[in-house]
Amino acid sequence: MAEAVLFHVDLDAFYASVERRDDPSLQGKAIIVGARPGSRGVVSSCSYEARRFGVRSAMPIGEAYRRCPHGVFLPVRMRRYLEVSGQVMELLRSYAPVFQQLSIDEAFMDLSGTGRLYGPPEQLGERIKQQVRLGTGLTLSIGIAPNRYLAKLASEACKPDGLLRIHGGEEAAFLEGLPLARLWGVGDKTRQRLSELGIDTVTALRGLSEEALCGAMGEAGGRYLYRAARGIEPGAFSAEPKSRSLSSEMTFESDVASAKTIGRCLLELCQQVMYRLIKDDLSSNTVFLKLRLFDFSTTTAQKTVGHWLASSEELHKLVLELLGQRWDGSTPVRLIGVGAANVLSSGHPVQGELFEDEFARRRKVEEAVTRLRERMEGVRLTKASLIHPPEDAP
DNA sequence: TCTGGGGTCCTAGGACCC
DNA sequence: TCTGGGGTCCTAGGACCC
Repeated sequence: MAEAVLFHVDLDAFYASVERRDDPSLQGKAIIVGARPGSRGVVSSCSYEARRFGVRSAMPIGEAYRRCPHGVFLPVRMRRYLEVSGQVMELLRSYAPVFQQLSIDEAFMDLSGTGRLYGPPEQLGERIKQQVRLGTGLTLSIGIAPNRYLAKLASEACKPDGLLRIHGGEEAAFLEGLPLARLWGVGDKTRQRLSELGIDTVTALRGLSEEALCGAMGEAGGRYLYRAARGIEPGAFSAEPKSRSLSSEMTFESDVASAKTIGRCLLELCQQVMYRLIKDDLSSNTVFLKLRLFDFSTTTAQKTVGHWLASSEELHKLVLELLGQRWDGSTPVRLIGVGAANVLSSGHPVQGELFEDEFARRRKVEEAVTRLRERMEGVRLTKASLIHPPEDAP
């Protein structure tokens, strides 16, 4: 059987590259997309010019400013990035019978058996890169390998604007040279834990039996690492998630201890969550609250009810109950979040407490609000309690 | 340095049922 | 009387990724 051919395609410094393409005067500059300097927030994306000064994604924005004060700091324009991403993904999809988008800026393409149609994979890769460059002005990196996991590592290794193919049989040689942290799925904690076991390289990791790894890292973790170290697809990219969840959260500019302010912001988050459920025709019977306190300690609480959640008021009521269980009313709060878990597409029968027409009635009201919001884009449509100025406002 | 926002998956304990 | 084995669901926390 012919070797499987998987592409992992990854747009380089995506948000920053879109900004540069939309404003050519940014060419050659250190672009840093993310939170406003001086605020609580992080870098979402930065150009390679900025990386030379040590700026990285997820770095606190203040730290990025210290390292690169002459950088161009820009806010995130998610709508624009989604638009450009859509153009690129559409092009990629047209080549691949089996296509899996992983995130806004990366995707897998299964091109096994397309040699006769497209020629050698490396040639096809170059053609795709050129087409994307001409069509959108963006560069991307492509990893080609016999499975998705290796393809992902390959694109990572050849960034930016690269192309790298790993053939079957070359797995060991490729992995040999990689630092442990480059393995997808190995983060800080796992690296530390392995280091305590005397494991600091992929080669050393390969010296451990599957049993030993499972004993040290747990059943699933051990099996994962055993395979990852050998370039065997460890099952890292499931095609369909087991369950879905959806959430909205916000970090306060400075910590808040006012129950009134927190309650009002929670209502707004509940509205956002309910809006998204309805817009995508989804149902959920589980609500969760997330709290991060002044000291960055984080706690969550959740509750499952016997019916589908039908309105943002109901969501808000449940969330306030959870808040009562988790917050003493005076500890300063840094972040609050609200979410729905056990999310399914609607059309499932309504169960339990609420009569069907009562559920339908409430849902109709929410749907009307949703439609209004969509029509009046940019207009703030919100509950009266959110419009009044907060009593504790300056 | 002082840590966003949106997700998925795993673990472990307890409740409950057969 | 003192104890099984499994399965499923729920909950809280944590690791990891983009």
